Amino acid sequence: MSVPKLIKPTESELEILQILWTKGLATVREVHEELAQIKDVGYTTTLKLMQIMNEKGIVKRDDSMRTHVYQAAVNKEKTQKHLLSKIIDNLFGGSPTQLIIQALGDESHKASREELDKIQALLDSLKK
Amino acid sequence: MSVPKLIKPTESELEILQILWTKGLATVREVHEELAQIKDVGYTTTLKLMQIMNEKGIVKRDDSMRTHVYQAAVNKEKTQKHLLSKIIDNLFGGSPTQLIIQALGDESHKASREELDKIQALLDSLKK
DNA sequence: TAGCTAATACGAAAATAGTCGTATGTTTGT
DNA sequence: ACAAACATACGACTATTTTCGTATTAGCTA
Repeated sequence: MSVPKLIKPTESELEILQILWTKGLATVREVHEELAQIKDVGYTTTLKLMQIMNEKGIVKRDDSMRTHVYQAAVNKEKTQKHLLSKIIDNLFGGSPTQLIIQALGDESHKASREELDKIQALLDSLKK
Repeated sequence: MSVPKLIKPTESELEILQILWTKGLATVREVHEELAQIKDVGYTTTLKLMQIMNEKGIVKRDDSMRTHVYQAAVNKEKTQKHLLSKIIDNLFGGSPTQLIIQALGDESHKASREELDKIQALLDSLKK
């Protein structure tokens, strides 16, 4: 059985993945325009990145048209889970609780009441 | 006012920081021996890394002895918070709740009952 | 004190990431 | 039909991170 290959997107790749996860399908141009709003980068840089991601299998593309259409080839939740797991080991010595506590206390990313309720619900179900 | 410098340790540096945060004070040899248990790496590599970290101000060292003694120069919680904040943006589109939900559901890092209670307590205080 | 072990310093290679210029070809509007 | 705009391919340059070999010096021990 082949292990489902552990992808480890770089930071730039993650930025692109975020956009693709939201948009579903997108051209390089579309991705780049989103990206340009948060960072100063040239079009061909975005293009190259997405080509590399394609080679790595992180994204898929339909190149039957002149303007290629890309989509994420890795599952959002799986990728988050996988990277998070690394971070728990790497930054929190293996303790997810420490991570959660820090995240709850993050001043620049406050959770709304509804979100707190969502977490509460999950917590309740885990307690059983 | 000077901004409290945003350090961004690399992965390898983080591994070393973990060890220093636990040990408090340690020589290169000690750090290297811990490190060697989880990865295959040469002594001088560890040494070099720690020298670079010293230059960057991530660690401090006492070199009054022939064998230098190192310690972390960055606060554990601050560093965790800072990096976590980046990850929330980078991987979870700015939503700490999503991160927490994923962390709670992580199969390879299960939280114990006591830990769940700890999270619950924090959650309660945030709800007020 | 001669020689082995242990420690640091340093340079530089190797690996990885990110950046962009230029070439080339396609489409489109006038 | 031709120029401008747009798209991809590709190579190369830069920067950062990781790795380690070699040199040098200090201390210990037989």
